[in-house]
Amino acid sequence: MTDADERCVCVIDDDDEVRGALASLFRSAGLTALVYESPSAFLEAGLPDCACCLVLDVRLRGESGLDFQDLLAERAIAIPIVMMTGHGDIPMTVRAMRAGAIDFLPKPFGTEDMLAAVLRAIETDRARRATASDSDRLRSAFARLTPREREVMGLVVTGLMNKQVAGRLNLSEITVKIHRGNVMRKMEAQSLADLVRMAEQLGVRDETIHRYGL
Amino acid sequence: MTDADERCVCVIDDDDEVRGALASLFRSAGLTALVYESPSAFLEAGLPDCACCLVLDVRLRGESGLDFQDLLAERAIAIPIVMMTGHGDIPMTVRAMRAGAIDFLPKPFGTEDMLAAVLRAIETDRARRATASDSDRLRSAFARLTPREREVMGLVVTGLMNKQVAGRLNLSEITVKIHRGNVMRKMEAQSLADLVRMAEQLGVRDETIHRYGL
DNA sequence: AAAGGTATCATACGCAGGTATGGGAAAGGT
DNA sequence: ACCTTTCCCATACCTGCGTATGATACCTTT
Repeated sequence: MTDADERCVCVIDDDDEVRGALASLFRSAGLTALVYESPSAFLEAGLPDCACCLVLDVRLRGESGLDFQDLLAERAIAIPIVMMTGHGDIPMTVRAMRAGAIDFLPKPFGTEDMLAAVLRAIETDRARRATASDSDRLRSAFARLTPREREVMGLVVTGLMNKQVAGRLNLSEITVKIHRGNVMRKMEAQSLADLVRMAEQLGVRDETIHRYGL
Repeated sequence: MTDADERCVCVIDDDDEVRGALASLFRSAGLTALVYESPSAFLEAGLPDCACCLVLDVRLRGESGLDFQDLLAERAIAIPIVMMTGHGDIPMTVRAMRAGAIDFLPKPFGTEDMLAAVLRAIETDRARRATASDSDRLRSAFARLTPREREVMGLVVTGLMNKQVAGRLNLSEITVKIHRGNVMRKMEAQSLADLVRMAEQLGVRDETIHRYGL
């Protein structure tokens, strides 16, 4: 198994025994298990760079697992969460699921249920990471454009002709053509259709329409 | 208030009293309430043509509300569901929420909670209907294209030049140009960028790539 | 001061896209 | 039999796009 196939589970629970039991369960299933006794310990450690998920108790010493879930969402940390609890009720479940939890397991739970939930969560993360890395490559290419090139790109993918872009930016048409050519090359777009799809994913068009009132 | 602003709640419950109580609650909030004593009665009546939602008991005579939720999903009936129950547990809640339920209310619930859930569900439906009607206009325009025009559109929005499209379809370039012009006119696309976005929404490109192995 | 990146523009050439005009052929419905 | 639709193609013309060549100017970094 290569590193790229590594699958990892982060467990946050304030009970030593629970942490130990879950860790050995996951390890016996071929997963890497990382255990933390508090949310802050987890945050300080940083996220592992592989398909991973978080197993979280709803009630932690002094902190709510549900609040921590919200905190992760605010910080745009999109790790899938499997929630577990000894004293759960339906409103808690609704809140957790609405916030995007993969599963919500009342204790005591069967080890197969936990394992199934975790595998499901890891698979979700794997898919998310795949699309996120595509999006990242796109974003970094876009970041390498000059400000002018970004402006031209926005107007071009909105459907304006070169001369119209030139008018809006007070440029000559030939200058627009040059910027446009640079954009195609730097973004590695094979065609205008390609560039339009990239722009759509980046939200470039929405931004352009807003800025120029199209 | 015009018809377009009408908001409607469908209640399915086998208990007369519950139906009556919920109906009067919703009506007092300015909503149209339709009550049904079984899922089949609801299906026979057909969906109201306005922003609406479904309030459903998990346990119905002989039928499961959760199974009915799955049935609606299978039939692509995308009405938002507020689930309620007298004997709910966490796994049921997880299943309902995972299947897209807006809320899951254990009985007895506060009337404000129910009303809030229903308003939220109706707002969800309103947004869904708005995007669905856009998509419908697009679909009907696409349906008015001839088979050839659809093929040409697929290849054009994939990024192929006219001569490449001509090669693939064993046509002359001029014929492709004519079809392409017809596509732009019939789809009311103002630019190629426009057409690419329409095609993306319609899933035309995925289909084309699959068919021609691009 | 030199170098490099960014931005601007002109001219010119070739290719791509779009439309108009005109014509031919096959399929399907009235 | 006739009409409509769909599909096909040719010639011609105009517009739009892309790039090469060459030039000027500004700013920042070295």
